[in-house]
Amino acid sequence: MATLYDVAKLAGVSPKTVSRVFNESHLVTEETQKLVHAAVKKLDYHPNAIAASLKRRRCNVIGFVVPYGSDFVFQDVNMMEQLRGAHDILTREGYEILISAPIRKEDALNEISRLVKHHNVDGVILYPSAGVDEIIAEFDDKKFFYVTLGMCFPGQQTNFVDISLTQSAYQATKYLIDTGHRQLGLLNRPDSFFMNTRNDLLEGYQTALQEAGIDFQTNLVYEGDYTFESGYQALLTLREACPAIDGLLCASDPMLYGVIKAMQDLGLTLGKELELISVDNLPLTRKLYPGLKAIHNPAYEQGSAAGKMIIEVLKTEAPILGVTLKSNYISHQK
Amino acid sequence: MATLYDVAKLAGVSPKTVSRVFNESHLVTEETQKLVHAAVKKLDYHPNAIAASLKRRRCNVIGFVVPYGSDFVFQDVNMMEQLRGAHDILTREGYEILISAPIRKEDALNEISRLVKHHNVDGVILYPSAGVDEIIAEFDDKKFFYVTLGMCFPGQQTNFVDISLTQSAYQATKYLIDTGHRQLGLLNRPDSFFMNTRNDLLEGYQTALQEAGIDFQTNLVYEGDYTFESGYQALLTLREACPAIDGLLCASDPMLYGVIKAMQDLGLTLGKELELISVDNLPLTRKLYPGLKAIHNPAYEQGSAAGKMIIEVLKTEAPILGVTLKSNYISHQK
DNA sequence: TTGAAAGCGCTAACAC
DNA sequence: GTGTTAGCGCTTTCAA
Repeated sequence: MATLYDVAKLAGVSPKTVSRVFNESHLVTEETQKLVHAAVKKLDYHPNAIAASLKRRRCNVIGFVVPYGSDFVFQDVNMMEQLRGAHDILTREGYEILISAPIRKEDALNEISRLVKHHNVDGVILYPSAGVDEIIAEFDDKKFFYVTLGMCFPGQQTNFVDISLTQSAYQATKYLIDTGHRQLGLLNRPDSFFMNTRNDLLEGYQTALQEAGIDFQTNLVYEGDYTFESGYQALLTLREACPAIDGLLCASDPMLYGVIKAMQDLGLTLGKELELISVDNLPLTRKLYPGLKAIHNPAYEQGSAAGKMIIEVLKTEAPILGVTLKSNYISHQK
Repeated sequence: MATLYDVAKLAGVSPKTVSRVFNESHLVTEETQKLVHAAVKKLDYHPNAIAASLKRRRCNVIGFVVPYGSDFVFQDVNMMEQLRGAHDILTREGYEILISAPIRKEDALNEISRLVKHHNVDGVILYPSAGVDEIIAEFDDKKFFYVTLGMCFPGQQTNFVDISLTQSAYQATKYLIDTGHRQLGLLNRPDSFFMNTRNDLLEGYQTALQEAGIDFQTNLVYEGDYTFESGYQALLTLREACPAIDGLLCASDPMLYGVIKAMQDLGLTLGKELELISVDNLPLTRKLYPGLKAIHNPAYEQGSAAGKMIIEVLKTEAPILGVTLKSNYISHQK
């Protein structure tokens, strides 16, 4: 493997000049550059990123860390969308992405610390989960760099990109009410899942109900766990609590599929006995159920915003004010 | 940031001893280890992976490279399963995973070379795609390390993990025939998609037909492109070519969903006018259509086999004989 | 615009 | 079982 020195020797310039050609080429005359490039080509030289990292104290790698165990991560379409958003931005800006999803959820926090402290990454994009607030505290303390995909604790001010569903939930609920539905259920995400205490779906749902003079019933809210199975169970439970249920907001599409399966098994027709609203709007859902109303969860945008934010954090080496994106209520045309 | 030297000084030992405690602790007496660990703790020392990589000439990072553009990659459930399989093995063995999916497909080959040549990774797990064979030739030449997820060219002998569907396709087709179906379609994957020239699905399908004395009809084979849309179109086309079609093998579940949507739109009932077989067996499919027969595509196993193989390749620094896994035909109980 | 020297933090090779 | 020395390949002073 040719090194910088080999190139310098062959080109008849100093090592530093070769380095400049790769990193600050504007400081080198075109002539010298040509000389260097010729030598580079002849020797098939490629700069060693590791050596540069050691000296620069930056390795241009961002960790994408999901503290939920690998079986969960790689099957969650939303997470993949966030990853894709982050990936596209980071790649464009010259960063590599290292993914880390501990096999056992319990190892998650150690994993994150390890990655950062060992300088495998310059910073991390982090999923909210139990215990992440402690990590963050340590990071702030030691000047490690991070951005979280959502607020990790009440009052977090900086370095997060969150999504608020409140307004869309309001619109979606209002739509159901306006189209004559009165027994409206909410298949919510688990309260504890994302550590923020806000419960934005519930908020929008309640506001719309209140506005329409419909009483809020606790037993029309079911807390799912994002899975198909919990969606299936949700409908059974909700129908038991309120047989006349005629509308349902589903906080995730896998749960929505579970609900639809339960409907099939119960002989219910989508849009007839029961109207559903997807709070995910995954491509597959759009294709399988083109008529379905949905709240679009801007996961890709969240990921790319987080990517931009971590780059900015690395640049300024200072915290950055958090951002909350809004989801969109969409009523499909087709 | 404390360094090895700081620890050594505080512990009253040599730097090398500290290094040994982290890398070859069996060569250090317990007493000395305790001394070192105390100093490590006091200084909150963490080894710098970058510095170690520079010296060792190995960075313990494997690239997972998918030359198809990021929009494709992160939405393909099978690919995610392969990634998960690779991830679990590599993480366990102390490797990090760097994912690389060029935003534009055209940049793919350059990306791969860059990663490897710049020493950002020790080796790559690589998706077959047009042009990968050239990369491989260069890698073999320059002693770069790789494993491919499937054969990349006819006659590839080493460093691949492929999956053969032939036998399962035979079994699935035979099942359809045995249960009275006679007009059997094949919704195949694109011939060019994976560069191997084998067409294993077709092979198994044809063998079963032949055995049953059923004539093979070219117009009962449709070449899809893995998408929902091509599945939808496939059924329309196949029904036009052969209105009495009563069985169909679908090479991917997204295509299967498209077929099912088309069936709904045509008023056909699954299992009545038309029996389907999934050649993917994704979790969601199992849940949505529990009765469906399927060929299980062992994507997770393929990924983990590739993970093991690249580790082995790095260890021996030599090519390793390729492996072909078998898919399984399963008839669900439920 | 270019160059010389020092050193990032670690480990391999070799001594003891 | 432990220590010394040199150097991985680059970039950062600082000087010319």
